[in-house]
Amino acid sequence: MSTTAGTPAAPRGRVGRPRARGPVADGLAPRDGLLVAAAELFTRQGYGATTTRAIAERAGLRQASMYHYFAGKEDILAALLEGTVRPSLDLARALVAHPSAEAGAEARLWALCRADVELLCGGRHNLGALYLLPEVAAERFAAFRRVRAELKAAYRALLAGTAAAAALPGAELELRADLVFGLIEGVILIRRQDPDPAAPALAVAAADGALRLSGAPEAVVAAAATQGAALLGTLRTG
Amino acid sequence: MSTTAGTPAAPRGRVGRPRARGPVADGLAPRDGLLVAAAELFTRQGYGATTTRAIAERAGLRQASMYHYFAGKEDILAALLEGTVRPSLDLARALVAHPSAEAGAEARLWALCRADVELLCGGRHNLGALYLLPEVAAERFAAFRRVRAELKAAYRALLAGTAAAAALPGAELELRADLVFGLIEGVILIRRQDPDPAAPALAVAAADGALRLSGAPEAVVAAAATQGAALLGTLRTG
DNA sequence: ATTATCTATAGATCTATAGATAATGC
DNA sequence: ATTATCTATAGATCTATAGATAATGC
Repeated sequence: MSTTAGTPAAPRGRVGRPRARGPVADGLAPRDGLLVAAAELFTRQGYGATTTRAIAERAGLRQASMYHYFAGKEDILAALLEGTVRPSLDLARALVAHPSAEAGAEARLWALCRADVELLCGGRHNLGALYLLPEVAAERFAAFRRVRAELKAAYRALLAGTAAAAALPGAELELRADLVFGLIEGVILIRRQDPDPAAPALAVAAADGALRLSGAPEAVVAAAATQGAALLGTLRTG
Repeated sequence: MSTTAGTPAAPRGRVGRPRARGPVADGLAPRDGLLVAAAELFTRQGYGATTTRAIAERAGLRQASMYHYFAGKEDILAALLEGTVRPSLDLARALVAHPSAEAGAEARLWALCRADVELLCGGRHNLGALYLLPEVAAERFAAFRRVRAELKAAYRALLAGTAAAAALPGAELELRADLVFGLIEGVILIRRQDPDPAAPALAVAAADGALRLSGAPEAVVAAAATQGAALLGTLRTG
């Protein structure tokens, strides 16, 4: 890339004292390596059971070096949570505000469900499972929980626009929105126990399921799936 | 389960050195008090973040006294897990084996879902949330996970007997069973964030939802709800 | 000079054991 | 004598800071 004149075979050097364990293969920036390591450990062993030493060591660093990048364990979890909920919320907002007469609420709800499951379960480390850690209830993560509540509101808004739910009384609608949101979170748990089902297939099945759960008859589910998939395509390219 | 028989106006004396903090009001046996305290703390703060001191103190004991009843924190979690999954599994077996021509697979699936949600969310402390702790993946709790897998198999068996699922290919059936099971687990999470929805109403809504998710049309959902509720009544009295 | 890392460690836990103590039971 | 609890504490952590060190950059 930056082939300045002079020594063409630059000694491949990195600033700073070399690592005791040698450089890491995966080529991640140190900060990203710490995030990946922490995500893996938090979701598999739990937050409290994961030590700063375990995180750092897995990222190829010594324990104390972690503090060059994060002020502590809590900051790592906060960064992970923030980074994972943001894309979901952006998409949800785009779908709720979408000025499309051609895509009904059913298709948009389908699209949100599928995209959300893909984002949450798609990565190597099932990042969505972070949302389910009990520790996230702590005061420190209130900001994240607020963003997450906004996401849930988007689910509710889309659901309210569907033909099957339009006739429901308010309390019943709320309950059904809880169930749909709960299904998506439940899917994250499926993936935790058994990483077997490929994420894309699971995402489509979950989106179909969300529509059924919302009360849509089979014909509507099929139509929403077709339109929803198309909608996702246009949103991603546009 | 302390015996309440014997002399009704006994001198109110208890064997053993008195507690430093005085006797507890809630009348639970010490072991049960520890279990209740641990359940509350594990589900709210997480397992790793909960110290033996916090558990004991909340139960009205000093930290070291906990070891009179449990060999350690892990044993407490094991006891809680075992105690909560057992009733669900007993009911599931009864429903799968039920020799009833009058109650179809749909009604039995509905009954299982409703009873499961009631058991998991019904108590004061949302015990079901214990299942979702990442720490449960540890080797120590393999026995519990096996029992839980059996419960999931019961869900799958009932689902396979429904009219909507009977025509599905095997992989598709498996995926749908995952979703139904995931919905029930997701409901536990709903309750964690917001203990607002009354457990009975939530249980009925979740059971209805599970039927919709399984592909049943509205008329079948309604029939299954009626028959399923009746079935639960007979199983509980008989 | 700047940077990324290291080593070493103080201070704060937390767990689990040892042994004392204050009740009742016989 | 038995029981349930207590106090005290050793040993094993774990977190976060201080200060040294080994690279590159200029």
